Amino acid sequence: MVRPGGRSARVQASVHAAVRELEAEQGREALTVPLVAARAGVTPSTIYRRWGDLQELLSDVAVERLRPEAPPEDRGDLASDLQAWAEQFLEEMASPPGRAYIRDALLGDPDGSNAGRCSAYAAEQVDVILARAVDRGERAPEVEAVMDRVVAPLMYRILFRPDRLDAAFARGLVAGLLDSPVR
Amino acid sequence: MVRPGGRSARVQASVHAAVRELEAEQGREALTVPLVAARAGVTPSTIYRRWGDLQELLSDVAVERLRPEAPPEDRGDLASDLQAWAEQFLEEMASPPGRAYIRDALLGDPDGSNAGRCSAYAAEQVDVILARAVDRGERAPEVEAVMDRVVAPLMYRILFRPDRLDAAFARGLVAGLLDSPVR
DNA sequence: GTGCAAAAGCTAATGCTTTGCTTTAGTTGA
DNA sequence: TCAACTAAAGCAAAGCATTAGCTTTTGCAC
Repeated sequence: MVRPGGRSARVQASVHAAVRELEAEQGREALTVPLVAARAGVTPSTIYRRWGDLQELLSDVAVERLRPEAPPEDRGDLASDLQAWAEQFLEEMASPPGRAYIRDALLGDPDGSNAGRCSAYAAEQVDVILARAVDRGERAPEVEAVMDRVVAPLMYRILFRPDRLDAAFARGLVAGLLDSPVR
Repeated sequence: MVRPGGRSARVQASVHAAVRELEAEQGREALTVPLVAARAGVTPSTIYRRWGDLQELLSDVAVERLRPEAPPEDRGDLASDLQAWAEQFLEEMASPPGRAYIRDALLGDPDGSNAGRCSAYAAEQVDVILARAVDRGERAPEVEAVMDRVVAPLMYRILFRPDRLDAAFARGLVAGLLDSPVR
């Protein structure tokens, strides 16, 4: 039986908060389950039972931090919207903390559900941009096309080839997609 | 000072072998540093000092296993070569063991060098295919284009969206790239 | 308000990890 | 070839994360 309210929710909130605080204060490396438990006012066994281990807990917290806080900015046309979004996405994800969150999210994720959530966040944002373009009467590519041609190359490089990544590369991906005759 | 030969090399080899044997015998989850050390005929502190922790050791071993063993098959033309390679790449990487190796390689990789090596392996294979095509007089895209339009989308889905991945998707990516007027 | 069950607390035992010191063995130069 | 030097491995004890069994709390349903 799932118990979303009451003590369970309080414990979850205080543990997440403890992770964020300690991460900010002492850095990612210093985190341990007993340390987080002490800050959260909880016994370590509670964390082990609910999350399994430190990695799964960090994965949960990382996914929360990767959730976009606002819909993408409306700049008036599809190309501008997509380019601005791609640049911002790259900037956030390629930054040292962004990279750490992505790694953590993938890391403690036995069934892939957290990774799926990250991908869904990006798809949602893209979908908003594309829907706006369609409302304006613009021709717009499919969400999947944007995922394959913009999001995937950015994420691949962030994970596998940390060097030579800049805003121009993101713009080029968007331009390449929008220039394709077959959208 | 680096000492590539002698005892260091023997220890490295026997530790790697121990990881592979135990992984096959008892499964990935059962691995611990003391267990690997015992099998390798080494003290645990040796492993901790050389690799830091279990994850970094597994990352090293995983990269070895992701190294391609043979150059890609020559089927006579670029489209066939690339499609066959993409399908095989997907099959290997998306399989449960393949996914485990990718995760391990990314996971215990503080500086990103192991991830870079994985990416370089794929780029090398692609490069062989493209060079063969050029030799035949075919027009061929740049390696970077193949990485962005074929490898990246495959890897992105393997990592972030494990469902809905099949050979047809890989073929579609290759076809989409080769159909592009601007290569 | 009573009963049930999920989740948290507590505690002791286990064993992974770290660390300081010693020993082994590969490398260099006479 | 031998001796000095030093990187790397062995050893052992201390520290601490993790697990597991049991008890207690607390949310939920009747």
